[in-house]
Amino acid sequence: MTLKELSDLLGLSPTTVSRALNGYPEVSEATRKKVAAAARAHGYAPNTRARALATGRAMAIGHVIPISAKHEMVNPIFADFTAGAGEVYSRNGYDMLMSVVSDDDEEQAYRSFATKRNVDGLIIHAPSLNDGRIPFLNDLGLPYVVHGRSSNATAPYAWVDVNNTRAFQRATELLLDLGHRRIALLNGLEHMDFAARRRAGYEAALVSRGITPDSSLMFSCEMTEAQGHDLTRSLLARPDRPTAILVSSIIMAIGVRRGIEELGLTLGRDVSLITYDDDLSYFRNGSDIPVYTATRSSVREAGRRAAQMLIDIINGKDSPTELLLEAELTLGMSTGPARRD
Amino acid sequence: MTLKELSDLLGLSPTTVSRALNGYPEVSEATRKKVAAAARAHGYAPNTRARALATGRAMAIGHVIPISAKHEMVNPIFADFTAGAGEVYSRNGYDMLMSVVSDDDEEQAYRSFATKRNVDGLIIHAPSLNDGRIPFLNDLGLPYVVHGRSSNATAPYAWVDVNNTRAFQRATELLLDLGHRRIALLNGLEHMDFAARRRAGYEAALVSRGITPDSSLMFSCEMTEAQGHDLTRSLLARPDRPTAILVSSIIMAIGVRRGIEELGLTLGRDVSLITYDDDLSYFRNGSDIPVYTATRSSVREAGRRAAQMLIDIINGKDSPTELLLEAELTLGMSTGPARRD
DNA sequence: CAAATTATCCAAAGCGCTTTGAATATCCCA
DNA sequence: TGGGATATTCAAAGCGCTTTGGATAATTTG
Repeated sequence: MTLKELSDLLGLSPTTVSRALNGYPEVSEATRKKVAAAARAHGYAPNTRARALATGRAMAIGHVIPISAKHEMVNPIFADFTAGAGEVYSRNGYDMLMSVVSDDDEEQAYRSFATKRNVDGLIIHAPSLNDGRIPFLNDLGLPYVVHGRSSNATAPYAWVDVNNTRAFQRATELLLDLGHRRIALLNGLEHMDFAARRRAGYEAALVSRGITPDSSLMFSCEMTEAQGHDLTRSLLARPDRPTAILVSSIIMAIGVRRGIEELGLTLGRDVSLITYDDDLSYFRNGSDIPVYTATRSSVREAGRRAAQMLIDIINGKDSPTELLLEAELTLGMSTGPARRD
Repeated sequence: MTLKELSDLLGLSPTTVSRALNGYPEVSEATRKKVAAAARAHGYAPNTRARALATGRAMAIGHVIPISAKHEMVNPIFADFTAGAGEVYSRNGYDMLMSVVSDDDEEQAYRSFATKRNVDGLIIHAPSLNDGRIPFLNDLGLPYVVHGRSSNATAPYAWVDVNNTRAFQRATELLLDLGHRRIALLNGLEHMDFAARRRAGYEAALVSRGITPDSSLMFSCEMTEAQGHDLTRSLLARPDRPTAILVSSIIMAIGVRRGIEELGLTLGRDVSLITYDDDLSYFRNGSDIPVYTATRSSVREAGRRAAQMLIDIINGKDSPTELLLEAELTLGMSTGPARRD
């Protein structure tokens, strides 16, 4: 069913029908009702492509999901971020266009979004410290919001981020308060902005208590379960092994737990653990008492906020374009006082 | 840059430029080269919306991601399935359109895809035993491929599925061979087709060895870590506790492990565990020796196959429209002989 | 009651592309 | 050298919608 067919059916011009459907004032209430009823009866909905062409607005937002070419891995937080963003999109009549690309040709994907004009804006994931996408997109002139920040960016850009520094500073302080002195850090890849900020928070807390950060206790890697396990095993095999471990992802924390328990040690008693928790829907951190002591911030909520911010930008609202969310520190079963050996 | 602008620049008609770019034969090799060079130089790419309108093809595939309204949860396998499908899409010039909807208004989402004409086909996720979407989509006349099957469907439909029955039958047989007699099943929600098939495999194996399935050992629930943990705790507290557990998801298996170890028991020695493993990228089952004995099938590969099948259908190829993948049974550290008490 | 508003509707242009049908240029062979 | 093929190019229509600029009918006003 096309507009033309519907208007013929009603004995009206396409103009009038279109205006009636889109709520323009220059159409009588009577005909508006008639049109609406007919549209519903025949299940008419305007062809998105035609409408987009006519209005110049695609009514779609692009997400580029980079797949680490080396590790063939999808970041597990995408699912939840996407779910949050998707809620907001559908509430506002936007579609979500996903492009899955190897991280080598990511820039190409953005360029293609821009030149093919099939989205009105973009969400940028996983920014690095020095992210080339920001100047690139500023040139491109397509609105975008970054999920995270890029510390070395010179030009301004819109972002939604968690206060990673503060979160890891507080977590480290808690461990210090519990008497821990040798605290390992299992972080994400170094060049990622969030990882750098988390490390900064961790180091700041140590330094403020007069402890010199020990680089042999800091690791940065892909945040998988296996990595968490393997690193924990090698850490705990050392004579000067740490008494506490700070981890950047709950997935990794699961591996850490496995490593600890394989050695017959008990989490929270023999070794303490604090993890960053994105509040993933399929991995809720305990139903009653949290399994892990964690700094938690819902990545789904971040998705909602980023989506809303982007839509506001597209619509020319001048609402704030920077949003810093705080993570909450929740006490679980994985922390306890440092044991004297 | 539009086609018109580019053709003016070259002193050619839009017709010729369009044909040159799209590889039609009625254009000389010389001009084709010139056109291609100019297009590249000016970064020209055809406007997707205009092209879609002209050709009647959206060059996009729709995925509807239902969010369990009750549990607010996104199925973690979507990320990997999507990654696999996305690879195939971009290789074939298709975009991926995602719609995140509460599972209440899922049908509305499909209808809207169909009437707005912004996709050429759909992928259907997580079919139930008696899935209303199949007859509905058959009426709608939009090509689709189901990821999974729907046992009670009467009309034919295209699908890609894993042999869930066989996988669970083999897993159960392995446990029986190891001497286990009381084997618990932690399954997905009952009305899901995959869960029903897995249970059928489990029961068939038991029956073939003369064991009557014990319904007090079978559970069906959302497959979260917390559920795995809680059910395991209550199972192991029983006097007639099972010696082995069969689990439908690796996420859940992690919870099972946690439950087992909290009780001071050892996985593979005191309690055996076999899990279904979707080979999620961030949750690879062990780098060298698998942590869990598992029936494994890559959901990312399923995504690739489903995407390819759908594209073939859209293009009118009459390749097979039913694909049954086999899961492989890999031995890990989580199984061992049943212990005599 | 004529003139000026106002309310309601419509014809037609245009968004940027593909594609049909036709025109022109080039070639081959008798 | 002329006529039929063949190769190359183009003008124009059309995809389904929105929107500009009128037209017409209904209403108000002096």
